Amino acid sequence: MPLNLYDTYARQQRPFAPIEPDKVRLYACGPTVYNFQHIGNYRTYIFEDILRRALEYSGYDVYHVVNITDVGHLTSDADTGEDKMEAGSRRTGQTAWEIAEQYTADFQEKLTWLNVLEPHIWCRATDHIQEQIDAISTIEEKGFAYRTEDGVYFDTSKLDDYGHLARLDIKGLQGGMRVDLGEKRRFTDFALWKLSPKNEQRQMEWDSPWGKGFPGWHIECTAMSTKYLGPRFDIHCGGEDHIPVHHTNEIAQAQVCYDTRLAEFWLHGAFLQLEGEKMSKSSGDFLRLESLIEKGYDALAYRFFCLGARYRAKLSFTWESIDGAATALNRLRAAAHSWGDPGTADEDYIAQFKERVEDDLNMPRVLALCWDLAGSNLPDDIKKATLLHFDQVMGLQLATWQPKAAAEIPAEIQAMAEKRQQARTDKDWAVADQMRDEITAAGYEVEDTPEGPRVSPLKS
RNA sequence: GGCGACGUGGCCAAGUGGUAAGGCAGGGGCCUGCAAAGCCCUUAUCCCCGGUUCGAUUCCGGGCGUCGCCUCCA
Repeated sequence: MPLNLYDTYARQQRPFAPIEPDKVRLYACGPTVYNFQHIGNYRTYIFEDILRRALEYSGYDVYHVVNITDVGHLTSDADTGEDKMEAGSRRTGQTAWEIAEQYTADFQEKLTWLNVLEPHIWCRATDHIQEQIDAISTIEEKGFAYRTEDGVYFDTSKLDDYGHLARLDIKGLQGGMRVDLGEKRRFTDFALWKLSPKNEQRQMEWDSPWGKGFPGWHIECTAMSTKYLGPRFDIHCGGEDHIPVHHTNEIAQAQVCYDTRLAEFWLHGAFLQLEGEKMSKSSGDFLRLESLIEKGYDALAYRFFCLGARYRAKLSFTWESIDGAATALNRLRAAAHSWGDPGTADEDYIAQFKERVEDDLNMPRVLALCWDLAGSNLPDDIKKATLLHFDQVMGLQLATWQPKAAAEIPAEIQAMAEKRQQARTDKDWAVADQMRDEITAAGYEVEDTPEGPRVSPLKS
C-alpha cells in the first residue's frame, strides 16, 4: 500500500507517488530569524520530520531543503510597517547580520534537541539574491510585474487561477481588507522587490535592475526551491498559515517562471494552540523550548506530545497535557529499556504500523500501537525490536535511552541511601523512613527495586 | 464584514452510518515492612435542536460556542 498524504492543493488525501522513481524532493519553509522560535513553530518542524522519516521508511531517497529567511521583511506590504531585522537590530544593538546568525544557530540547535533530522540543504535568502533577481526579471519580462514608487509588484490579476491553493474568495477578502493598498493595483498583489527608502541606509540592501533594495518575502522560496529541486518537485510543506498568502504567492511566481505549480503535494501542519489560543511570536509573549526544559521536561517529551495529535488537527497545549506526555514517554522508555537487547521485529505489528503511517501519518494510532505492543505477551526481545522499528519514524531515540546513572547522584545522598538500606536490613523502619524523608527533602527519591534501592533526582 | 476549521470523559486526543482507540490524571485491587515502580480492573447519553435512515457521535439544515485566516507569522 502506498503512503497516503493530504494534499492541500487537491483538498484531499491521495496516494503519494514521486515524480522520479524512488526519489523524493522535499522543500520545507523555514523560519524568519529575527527572534527565537516558539514551541508552536517547532510543532511544524516535528511534523515535517515525521513526514521525512515516513518517506525514508517507505524506501524513498529523500532530498530535503529548508530555507532560512534572514532578509528583513516589512510587517506590512503597504510599506507602513517596520522591518523585523532592523527593528531587532535597534532593540539589541547587534547588526541585522548578527541577529540572523544568532537565531539561525539557536534554531538549528533546538532541532537537534528534538531529534529532527538535518536537511541536506540549508539555504539562506541573503545567499541567493541573484537567483531572486533573476526570477523577478523573468516575471517582469513576461508581463506579470509592475513598478511603483517603492518597488516591483506581482500583478495577480493576470493569473486566472490566482489563489486556488487557498480557494481564495478575492471579492470577499477585499471587503475585510485591513491594510492600505498604497500603489498596489490589487490588494492581493505582492512585492517582488522593495526599494530602500530614499534617505535611509539599510543594513541589508543590494543593487538590482530596479535600484538598491531587497527582495520580497515570497520570491526567495520560489527561487531557492527551484534552484535545488528543480521547477517541479514532489512535496512542499510548511505551517497552515502559509496557505493563503505565502504559498499562494510562491505558486503564482512559479506559474509565471516555470509554468508549474511548483510542487505535486502541498502539506500543511496545523497550529499549536496555547491554552486555547494561537501562540503569537510578534506579540512578544510566547513559550520557548527552553521554558519547557527549565521546568524539567525534556525536548523529546515535547516531540512525544506532538505525536499525540494528527498533524492536520490543531493541538491544545496545556501543562496537564505536556505533563501526561512526559510521564507516558518515560514509561515507554523504561519499558523499552527493561526489554533488553532487540531480537526480530514482529511482522504482524509491523504491518499494522505501516498501515497507520500510510494513513496520512497517523501518529496517534502509532502511539496506541506502542501501548498495545507493550501490553502484549510477545517475548521481550521481539517487543524491543518491534518498538525500535516503529521508532524509525517516531524518532524518540528509544534505542539509546538510559535511566539516570547512579554516578550522577551526590556522594552524600548515596550515603544517606546506604544508611537507609542498613536500617531496612535491621528492620528499623522508623530510621529507614526518616532517611527517605531526608533524601526526598534533598531533592531525590529512593525506590526499592528487585535489584536493590535506586536513587534518582526528584521529578521537577 | 468575508472565508475556513473545529466542538468526543477531569486534561490531551483517535475513530466510525450499527451504541466510542490510546495516553495522562482519578478510583479499586495485587505486590511492598511502608512506599515507589510494575501489573490487573474501573469511569463518555460523542455541544444543543430538527431532518434523512431500520439505525447518526459519524450525513444534511439551524442554533450556540471556540479558534484560525483576511497584517508579519509554523
